[in-house]
Amino acid sequence: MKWNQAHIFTLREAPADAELESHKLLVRGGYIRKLGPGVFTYQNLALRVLRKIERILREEFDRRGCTEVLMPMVQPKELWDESGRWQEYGDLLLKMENRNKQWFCLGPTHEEVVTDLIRKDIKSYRDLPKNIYQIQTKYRDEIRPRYGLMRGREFIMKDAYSFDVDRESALKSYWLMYEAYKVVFKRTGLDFRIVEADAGNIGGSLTHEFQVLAAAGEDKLLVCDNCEFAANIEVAPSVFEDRPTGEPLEKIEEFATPDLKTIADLAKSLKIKERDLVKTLFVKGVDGKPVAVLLRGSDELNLVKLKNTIGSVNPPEFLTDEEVKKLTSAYPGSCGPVGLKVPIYVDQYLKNKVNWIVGANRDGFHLKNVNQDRDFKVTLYADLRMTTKGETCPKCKKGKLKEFRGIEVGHVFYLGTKYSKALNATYLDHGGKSQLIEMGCYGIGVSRTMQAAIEQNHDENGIVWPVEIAPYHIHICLLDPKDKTLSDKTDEYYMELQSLGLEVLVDDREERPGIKFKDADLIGIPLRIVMGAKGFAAGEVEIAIRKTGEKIKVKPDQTVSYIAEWFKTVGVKF
RNA sequence: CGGGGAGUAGCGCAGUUUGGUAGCGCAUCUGGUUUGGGACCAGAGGGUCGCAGGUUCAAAUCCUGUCUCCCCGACCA
Repeated sequence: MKWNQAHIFTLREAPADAELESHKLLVRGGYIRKLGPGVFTYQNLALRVLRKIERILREEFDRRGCTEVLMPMVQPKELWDESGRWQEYGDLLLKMENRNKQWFCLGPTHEEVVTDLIRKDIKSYRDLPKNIYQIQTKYRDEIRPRYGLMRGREFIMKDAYSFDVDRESALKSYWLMYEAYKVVFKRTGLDFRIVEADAGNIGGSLTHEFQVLAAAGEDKLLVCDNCEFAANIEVAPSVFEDRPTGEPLEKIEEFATPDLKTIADLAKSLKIKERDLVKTLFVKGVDGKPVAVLLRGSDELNLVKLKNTIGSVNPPEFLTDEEVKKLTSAYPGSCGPVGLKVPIYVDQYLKNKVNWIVGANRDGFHLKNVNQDRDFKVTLYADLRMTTKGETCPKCKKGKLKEFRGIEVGHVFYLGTKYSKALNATYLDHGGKSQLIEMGCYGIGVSRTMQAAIEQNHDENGIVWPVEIAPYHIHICLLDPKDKTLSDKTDEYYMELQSLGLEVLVDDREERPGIKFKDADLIGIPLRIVMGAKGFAAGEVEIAIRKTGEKIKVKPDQTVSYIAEWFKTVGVKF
């Protein structure tokens, strides 16, 4: 492509609303333009990158026996009522009504549609297993889109769905996809980790996230420095330190703690450690009924663990200060478990602790020597705290946990029969008996992967594309388009390289060299050929490698062969 | 949804406190000098100051309403 024919407009300054470097570079490099919050146009350069990623996906999925389809974006309410997710999915589901008062939603994911498809076609165990995938634009009405393509409302996703006769076969499908994902992300040139994760409102029991490591990532990951354990902090278990104190139970006593509202204040005033205090939190449980949660003063509540413990679909909300006052007759800071008439969930770390200090449910007062079972009833002990870096690995019990930040680019779920049951998707087994189909679902954020790649591969001058997903292979800076010899030679390279199957962008603008070099660095194409009159007269052409900054001078008649060889060496097929 | 901030030329911003009819840098256009890492000189074009209403001789500026966007939180693949 010649620059003058293309639609590429770079910006010197970053847009005011961009925070992440990857977002700034996408806009500055002319890759994307924003239409509204979380909604973007992918300009040609971005589209080419997306197509590269999609090509890798298609290759890896097709070769593993997956079938590509394209399902509708507009989906009828009735189907979502069947799965219960018309309500359950919440405001993320964009709903709309047509002139006949029929309701639809824009597809945020396709479990319902694909299960409907399958239940109509699959009749026998002979028709299974199947794996169906698509690459499509999804819409989720995010409350607050941010970070460019990282959390958009509209985004491109590759979603795959597996259908099997039983659990064993379904798990085989699951691990096949798991391996496929590994290969895909390796091929895109990204540094990633596979972590244990929460299934969210998709449902299912076995699930892994593929996280691209980046300081700007929205997710926190804990990774063992000794074994292969890696988990999203949302689900990372805490190692239960069972330390019976052996101390006798003391008599409960109330004492005044005026103006001591936080655990930190209280610990300071009483001259004890925060971890030796007990804090009481209140959330809305299933059906919105209040639930009390007790943790060590130093610990943070993990809402995902709590969600899974109490069995709600979405992470619970905290009670407001006023709701807490109404429930306990004290504001947060002076609340405790004694006398409460709501379920009390207690973190396992408190199991053997005696003589607790807790709020007295009277503003400005606390109780000491409070003991579980004697002074209040525990509904359930569970792992409810946020595990933190530096703690012992829950798997090998030897290593220490390190913290990373990650961008979730892929997620695999084993679903079981959640959707086949809800939508009645069955097959006839050998004995002619009707059985529920076992399912799995697998997603890759394609547009997010593109931005994650930039977040991980850029320098102060711009993007540095991994070769497999770069929009073009070669960027030719034709320094003086009016020089006939030079432009003829450029055309020659352009044709030759393209006939080899390499993709070439020629900057044939009437611009100063400095501008062309800056733009080339910004756009980030792996190899740059500099066509300058001086060098050419001296019998040399400069080839620059974007990633290393290395510059190689070759003879004009060796340019094409050198480049072809270079791409072969780095493993690019063309 | 709670808290904070912002809407002035294509982009980035100043001007608003103290009302007097809009400015800077980049970009764009013309001419010239330049030409291997975001050139220089001279000139030009471009804005109903988010929208609606009000106060006033006079509103980007003050008042009321409204819309939109951004950030933090909550929430969330």
